[in-house]
Amino acid sequence: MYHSKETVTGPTAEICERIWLSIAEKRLRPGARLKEEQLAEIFEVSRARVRQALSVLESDGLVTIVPNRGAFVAEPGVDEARDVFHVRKQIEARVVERLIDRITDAQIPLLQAHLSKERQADQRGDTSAIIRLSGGFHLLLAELAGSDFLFGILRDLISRSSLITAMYRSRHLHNCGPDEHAALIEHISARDKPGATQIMLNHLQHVEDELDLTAEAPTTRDLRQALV
Amino acid sequence: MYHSKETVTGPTAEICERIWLSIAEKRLRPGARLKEEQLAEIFEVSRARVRQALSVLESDGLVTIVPNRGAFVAEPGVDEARDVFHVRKQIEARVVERLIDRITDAQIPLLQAHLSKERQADQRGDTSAIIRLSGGFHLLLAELAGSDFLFGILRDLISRSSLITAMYRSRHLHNCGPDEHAALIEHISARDKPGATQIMLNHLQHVEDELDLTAEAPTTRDLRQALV
DNA sequence: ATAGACAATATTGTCTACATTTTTGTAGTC
DNA sequence: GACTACAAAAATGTAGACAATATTGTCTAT
Repeated sequence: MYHSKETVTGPTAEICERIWLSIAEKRLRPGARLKEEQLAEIFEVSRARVRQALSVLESDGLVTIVPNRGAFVAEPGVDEARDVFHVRKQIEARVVERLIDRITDAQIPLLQAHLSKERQADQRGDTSAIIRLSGGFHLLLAELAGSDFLFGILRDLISRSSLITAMYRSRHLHNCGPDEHAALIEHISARDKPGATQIMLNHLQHVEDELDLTAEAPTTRDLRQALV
Repeated sequence: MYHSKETVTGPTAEICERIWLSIAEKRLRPGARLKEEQLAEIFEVSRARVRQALSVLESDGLVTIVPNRGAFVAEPGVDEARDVFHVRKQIEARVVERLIDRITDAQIPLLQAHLSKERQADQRGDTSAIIRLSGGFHLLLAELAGSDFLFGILRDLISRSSLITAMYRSRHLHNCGPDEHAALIEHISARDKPGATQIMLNHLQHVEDELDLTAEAPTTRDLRQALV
């Protein structure tokens, strides 16, 4: 599923965005039930639109829909979490390689501008903005790499990463340190392909290392599996 | 969207399947309009279900939905076509590497069984089955590679590849020769990672080479772009 | 007292009717 | 005669109502 480069506009996307933010900021816990009528009332839209939004979020891996039961915030297991980070390293490595092949000098300031926004949000302590901008940096790299398809894949990967981070992070958030982004920009500007790739891989490894993926069985709705 | 490993069941999926087949077999041309009411009448289902199916097909990149205008069979441009094949080579190379790391001897017969089905369909001249099984082989590799995420990506890539093939193929179809699949199984069985990867890349290159991607502007609905 | 069956409630799934938007056809005017 | 403005028709978007299903609570029989 992979969506086009532009973010889908319209009221459906707004619902998705708000639910996504609530999940990323941990106001909605994994496993939380998402009643359609309740959401329709909160967002002041029809149930049909809520169903549409939930369907999109399901394809993004953020919610799980059980037929005749309803929608729940997804609870990615440790296996899925490792899978996501494994694939993400491979994808982002390709993004960096392709980006260095294609980026022009005129585009470098775009990266720096984004970075400064990240630093400002960091100083303000604006959690919501930090989360959005951290992912946005990686998406910007993919966009400049010039492959709509890689962009779509990364969009999906980042959504899932956010949920996984919200679910498994052990300490403070430090979602994506701006410092590592700065170092990445340096090497990209210098067209240092091996160096930039290595920094990206280290960066993603750091994010993963802050998670507690020690086979701790996540809370599940399947009580049989949880209690027996 | 990346869907779970199992194909979505239910009546919606059936609609998707039939539309997809019509596209893959060239009975629906790229750019063809898909009126909701018409589809509802043909499949003898409600319009709501048709809308749902079209929404899924859009996220798979097979149809384009223009707000307040309707749904059309997608018309991937040459740039998008090249992008899909470029990414597909990278993804499938990773799939093969990972598969060789994980596959057990007990799983090899699964590949051979699939191959024999392909050969049977080939002898029967069953176009519909050939198209489905050719893609299915690549999906089977991804499934055995053990990454749900890579599987989902490949599912999307193969859908789009089918549409691109239907749109741009110049000569006979030869969608995915079973012979190259056979050679691939050989090298996978022998755990020859570089060899298998190379065969996969050559295989995909052959498929791409049969297309006519010579900047021939595809028919577009945007007349302004087509005529000015 | 407990286990099983039955009924009540709540939630999702589906369909049909209505509103909005776009397109096409027509008439009027310059 | 051609262009513009308006009106009618068709298709999509939206909302509300109804049906199917699962869960929860209660009652009865053992």
